[in-house]
Amino acid sequence: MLKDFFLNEVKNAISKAIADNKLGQMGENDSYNLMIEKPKNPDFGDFAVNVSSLARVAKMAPPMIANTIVENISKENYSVSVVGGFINFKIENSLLANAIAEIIEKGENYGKPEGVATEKILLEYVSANPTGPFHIGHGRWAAMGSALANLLKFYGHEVYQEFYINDAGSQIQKLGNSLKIRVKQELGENIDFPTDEIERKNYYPGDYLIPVAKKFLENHKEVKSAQDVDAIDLRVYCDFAKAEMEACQKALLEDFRVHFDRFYSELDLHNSGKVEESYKELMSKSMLYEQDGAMWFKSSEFGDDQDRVIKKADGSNTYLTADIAYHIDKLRRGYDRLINIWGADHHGYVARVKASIEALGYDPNKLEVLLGQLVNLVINGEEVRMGKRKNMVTLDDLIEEVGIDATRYWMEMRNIDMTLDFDIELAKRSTDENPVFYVQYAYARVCSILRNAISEKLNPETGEKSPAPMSESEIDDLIKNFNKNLILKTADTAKSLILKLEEFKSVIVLSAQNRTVYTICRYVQELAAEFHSFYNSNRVICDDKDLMKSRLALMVAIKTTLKNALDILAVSAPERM
RNA sequence: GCGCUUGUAGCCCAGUUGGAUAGAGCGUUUGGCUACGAACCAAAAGGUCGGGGGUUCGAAUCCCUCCAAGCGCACCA
Repeated sequence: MLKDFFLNEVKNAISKAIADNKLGQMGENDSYNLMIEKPKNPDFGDFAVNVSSLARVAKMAPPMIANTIVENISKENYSVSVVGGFINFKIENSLLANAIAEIIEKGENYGKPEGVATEKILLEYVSANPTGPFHIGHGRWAAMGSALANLLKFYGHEVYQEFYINDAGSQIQKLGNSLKIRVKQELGENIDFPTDEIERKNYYPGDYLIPVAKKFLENHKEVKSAQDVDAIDLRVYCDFAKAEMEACQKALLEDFRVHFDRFYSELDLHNSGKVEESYKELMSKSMLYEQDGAMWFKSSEFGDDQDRVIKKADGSNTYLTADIAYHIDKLRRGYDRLINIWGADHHGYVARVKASIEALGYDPNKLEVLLGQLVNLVINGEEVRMGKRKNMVTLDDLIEEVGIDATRYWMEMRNIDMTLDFDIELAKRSTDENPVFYVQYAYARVCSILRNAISEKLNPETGEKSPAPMSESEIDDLIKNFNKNLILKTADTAKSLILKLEEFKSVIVLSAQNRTVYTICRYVQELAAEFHSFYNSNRVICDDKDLMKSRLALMVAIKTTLKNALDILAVSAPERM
């Protein structure tokens, strides 16, 4: 990366200067922090390193330090100037040509860092109850989680994606009871969900169970009356509804380009004995005590603000008990790192799960929880509060309304700790207000140019055909036997565009390390903007054949980079729109 | 009351571990197609970085305090 390159040049120069005893009181063991950035004013240069931070240690004025460093710098392929405490680098076109050569050579692998430490990561996200359709909030975790998985894989990590199914609690009974009512309704029975608000909380009154009830009756032809319905064990309804809901959820996730390697059932976890096992382990480590008939986990000894019940007075487990077992199980499966995406409404859970990990002798820092703020829906400029099942807009509805690409992009483009206002009207619009189309348009435009370069042109007035500016084999040759010198022809006008292409590598590294997806969105928009700007002032297909080749190579590089970035976001890169 | 997150241009958001004149987009105003897709580009206007203290050569960024918004604070899942 060019950033790292210049940073290293400066670091080496500093070491040299220290060795020659020219950096005041600075010794080789003194630590320092250097920043490399893009100068706000392009006249200064292409990259800048601020050495002011050395002033305190060296006891020298920043400009003096900068000049001393510059004396020890090689200045090969670039020029240097000093302004105040800044060392400004102006790169020569050969470096730009190298950047394009790298993209063309690496293709779909362009942007993958080399020589970075990688881990075996288990990424858990969505993890919804199988009691109903996804709402738009789940959509945010699904889009973000899958994009993060793509990003981390691209970075080089080994990523395993998991969905924890909360299928063991009382909510499944609620689901079964609700289905029972729907089945009776299908049989013509005059019955409805309780109107009393408290009673009603024991049911899922959403109408999504109506088709499930129909299907249930198709599969159970023997059921003909309310008596028949009651004669069947509740368990049957629970299992049936659960299976249906899970199937719906899985289908939707696949459509939404979200792929889990495993759906981990909480029920299976209980049945495997692992929950009981970790309970006993906590017990044997004296991490539990009895109070008011319940068993408590001493989580406050590990940073939680209070102790937590782990076995209720009635002998049943709490949700936390299973969650502890689940996380221990993940660690035992041999992952270097566990990353969870949780809604901000679960933030209170982080401390207690980490406490349990530590109590059982594992490193709590292996668990990283990304807390995501919730999603508000905006319809006609009005914020619609989510939650409480009223006004619930399902993810299905949203996707149908605005499409997969736009839905994904809008879910991905915001920092996870910002509350997301999802404006349906805006996301649907294919105008300047919608960044998805802006980016996709850039891609389609690049593809269009590459198509035109090898198509014969029809003059609409004369009806005459003129031959294609380039042949397909010439384009192939351009890519396969790429000649760096070619790019020099266009380097001057395309400088900021090429630098933006080169930046992709740093964007990947930073985004992966910070676990941010929105930074990829920002990058892709910036790159699109650079391209559009270049497009408006430079013709790619032109009479000067070498210049045309040079710019076509640039187009290939843009196409490659945009595609690689969009693939991470799992947003489609259309060749035409 | 306690905890987590947020507060930056009319709107929506960036701002890397403290560093050059606080930046994009939308909206507004003005300009640009008989040339590769105008779903585009160029330019201008627009700021007390929620308020107030502090730390230092330097703060949107770190510390304290106050204000406002969202979300939590279960022997529910």
